[in-house]
Amino acid sequence: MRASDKAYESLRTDIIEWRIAPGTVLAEVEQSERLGVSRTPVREALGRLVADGLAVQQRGRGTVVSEVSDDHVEDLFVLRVALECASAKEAASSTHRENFAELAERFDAAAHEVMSPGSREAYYQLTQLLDDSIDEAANNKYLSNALRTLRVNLQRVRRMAKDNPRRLKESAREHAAIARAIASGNPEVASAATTVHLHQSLTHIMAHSAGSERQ
Amino acid sequence: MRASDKAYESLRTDIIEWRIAPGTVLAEVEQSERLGVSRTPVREALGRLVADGLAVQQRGRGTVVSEVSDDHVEDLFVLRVALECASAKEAASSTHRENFAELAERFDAAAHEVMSPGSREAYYQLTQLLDDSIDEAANNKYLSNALRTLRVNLQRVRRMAKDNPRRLKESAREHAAIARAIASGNPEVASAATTVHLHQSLTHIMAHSAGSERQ
DNA sequence: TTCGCAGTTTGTGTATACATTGCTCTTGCC
DNA sequence: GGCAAGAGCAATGTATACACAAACTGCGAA
Repeated sequence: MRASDKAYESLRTDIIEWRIAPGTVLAEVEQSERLGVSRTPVREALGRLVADGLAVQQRGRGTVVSEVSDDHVEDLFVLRVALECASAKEAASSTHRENFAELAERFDAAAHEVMSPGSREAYYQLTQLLDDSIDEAANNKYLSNALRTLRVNLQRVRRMAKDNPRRLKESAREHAAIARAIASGNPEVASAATTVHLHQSLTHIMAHSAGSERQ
Repeated sequence: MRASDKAYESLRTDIIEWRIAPGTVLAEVEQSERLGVSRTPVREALGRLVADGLAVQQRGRGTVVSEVSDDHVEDLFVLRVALECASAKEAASSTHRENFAELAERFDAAAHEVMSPGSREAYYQLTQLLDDSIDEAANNKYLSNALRTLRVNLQRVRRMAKDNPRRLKESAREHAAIARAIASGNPEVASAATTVHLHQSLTHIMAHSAGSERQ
């Protein structure tokens, strides 16, 4: 593994997991010493973080970790709705929709079982499997690329919302609806189901964000 | 101006203007000699080109200029429809819509005058002014960022289509419809008008691409 | 003649030294 | 006492040297 990849992965994870707070200045020499690599790979890593939108370059001060506020979350979800609806539409129009019926059943099952901490992790993997399946069925590298960048930012926001069992069951039902719409080859319904799910998800996040203010 | 910015601008322009053909290998030493800077800024420039999707990194061979085919154009327009419709919706929902009525009138005027080469350039500036106005009214940095990356790729594709006066007049009428919908604060119509315009635009590009094959 | 191995060469990955820019602190003048 | 200008310092920007990996070519053997 290249040193620049190592530095990028390390910094990205630290930012997403909130181990590095927004507003923190990422000095090149400091990070190179901390990560045990020279400045060159660190520079490349910082450049990729800026491209991802996780950091911004300020003249003279270096690169600082970008801020996350409620406004940003709403903006992020506007983009998310646009991209995921388009992706769901494309997937529902494609010919590779074999496994979406099974995915719908698995989400139905998840909606009926109790959510223990262990099964919660399994549920997150299931949602990622659906995302990946939609991505693959949509078969559009530009769309995939935009979604990949978006999801990096989403992971950081997700930490603002505490998922409770009740919300997870709702989420499972919404995901099942999306998978079923794609399986039946109905782009409009797939898009609508995605819109509903993301609206509920945003509402949930904003409610918890308003309740606990800033983390 | 930094040497890395200079290298990036130079390479990006060359790729967009088709002075560097798809498939060309961008060797670091070769480009550093050509551009008169050292390898370090060139490396950074190449990284940004990869992030833009204008080049891809291949293990062992270095970075090569990415290919552009009809399939890619269709994929690009799927993303474009999603992003520009979302942007138009947001703009139509915003409160900063003062200058869209005037923009609509200017597009109406453009649709009625003859398109000389000089006024064609002015027309392109007018379309960019509309894009920028929508961007500003939408006021969403994530959306703006995704659109910025998209438009870099679009500029390269635009070279595949020869705009004729007839198409430009149609385009002007379609743009006027978008501007009017935003001015009247109607998100649904703004989105629909954008969809119509982009569909016509893609149809025009594909017709010319199929007629003249590859450039 | 073809296949395989080894050597050379070219190119990327990393480290470090040097240049330059911007910021801050201090000192002097108003 | 406050403001401005200059000097010093620290951090980024750039260049170059070195290391390593991969690909290509040439030679030899089957």
